[in-house]
Amino acid sequence: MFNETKTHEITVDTVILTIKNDELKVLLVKRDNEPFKGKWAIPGGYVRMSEDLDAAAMRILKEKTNVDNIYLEQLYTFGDPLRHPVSRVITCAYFALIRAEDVNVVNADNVAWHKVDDLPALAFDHKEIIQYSLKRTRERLEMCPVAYQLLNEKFTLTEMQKAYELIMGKKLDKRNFRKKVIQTEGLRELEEFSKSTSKRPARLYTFDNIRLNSKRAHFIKKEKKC
Amino acid sequence: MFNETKTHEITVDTVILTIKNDELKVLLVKRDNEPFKGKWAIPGGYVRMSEDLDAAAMRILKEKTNVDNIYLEQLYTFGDPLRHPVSRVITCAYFALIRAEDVNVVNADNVAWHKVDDLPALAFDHKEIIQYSLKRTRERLEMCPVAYQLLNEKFTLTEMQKAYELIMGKKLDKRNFRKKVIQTEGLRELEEFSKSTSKRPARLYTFDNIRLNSKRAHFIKKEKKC
DNA sequence: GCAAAAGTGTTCTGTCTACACCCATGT
DNA sequence: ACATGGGTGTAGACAGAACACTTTTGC
Repeated sequence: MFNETKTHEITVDTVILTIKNDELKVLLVKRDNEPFKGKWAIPGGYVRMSEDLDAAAMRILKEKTNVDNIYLEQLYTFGDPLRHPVSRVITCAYFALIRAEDVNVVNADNVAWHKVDDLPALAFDHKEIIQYSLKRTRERLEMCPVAYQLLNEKFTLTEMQKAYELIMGKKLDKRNFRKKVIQTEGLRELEEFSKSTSKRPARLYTFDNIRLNSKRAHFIKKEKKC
Repeated sequence: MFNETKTHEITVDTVILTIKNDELKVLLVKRDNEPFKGKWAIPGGYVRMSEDLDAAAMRILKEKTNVDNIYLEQLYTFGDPLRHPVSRVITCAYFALIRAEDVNVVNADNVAWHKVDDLPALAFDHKEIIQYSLKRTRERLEMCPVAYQLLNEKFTLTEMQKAYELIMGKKLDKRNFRKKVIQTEGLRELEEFSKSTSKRPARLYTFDNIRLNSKRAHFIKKEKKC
């Protein structure tokens, strides 16, 4: 029995979501090792011996995408003994929303954004993990204005609404959306306007002070507004 | 690096909550091994090599309490490298609500119910795990009528309200509670009444058909009423 | 008949939904 | 002047919160 416990392996895998070209996308890497060599997978790796799970998720995210200091949250731990075809690997899944521009990924052959509603065949149970991350992201979105993770520092309400609509997968009413969102704590109206690319310029907004970090994210109070 | 991954150990620990003597209690076991020998801890154990995490949680729960077929849900995975003073042990925490009478525990010296608001010194990070399980239980309670896990098959609305009050840690309005709860899907009014122990008999209710199980609990739809 | 818990409605308030038109700018 | 997206308010439905008295039983 003691021997049994020695042979588990534990990884973290992170679902990285962004909005690009008005589509909700997930960052995938092409595996260059067996099993599932050549298949797409969400970025992940082994947890080091003296490394917190959150830290491992951060490190791997940084390694693969060069992104730091973002909303990163533990999602679920997947431990089906058959999820890995060769050995026993338990994975602790995380998820994150990021700005596509902050990612230092050239669309290399082995790292690319994929539309979440048009995924290729994925390694392991990664499709399930992505599906679940979408569900959780939607739940978060209903409670907190986490979408600012996806937006530039200054953004218009229409941009924000588009982000919400893509994540929720449905159209929202413009007036109701604005009414709700403007009473969000931390949202600040600026005296600046979008450089009107062609139409009427839109007012810009920003978020003050909000820097959620994933450490002990579960102790963040659940309030009406986060 | 490969060597590093080989030395993780993974356990599951389960927070088992019940109501006993009008108090919210958690089941603790006294450790008879180092580390923390003699300290109280939530029941847990090593995940076997070919065992799903949910199955491991179920098995250990069954071993320690002889309880089966209950609302068991994955809580969070705790991976602080310092949470175990000797080796690296990552634990996947689960939680459950059960009826105290279903538990086959004589109040032996090494297994006992403890009030959640008056806990002894606990091994590892188990205090933190219990605190978090309470938070999640409250969140669940706001969405679903999970408290029936704590109640007998037939119960009065006052009993149910007491369970809610103990978990939420505050008094609830009787009329509002009843108004809300009677429109819960699955709750059925019986033509039976409590054998009036001294006062006016109360109508009994029961829950139809609801048997949540923990497998894929995260795919249960989040509806207004579960 | 009285002590003790069971049972029952209404009002108010805030939030969510549905819905349509004018405004500011670039071309 | 017109095309395009920016910006605004109101009415109805619904849910949650506050609040007090009558009923049924055992003793």
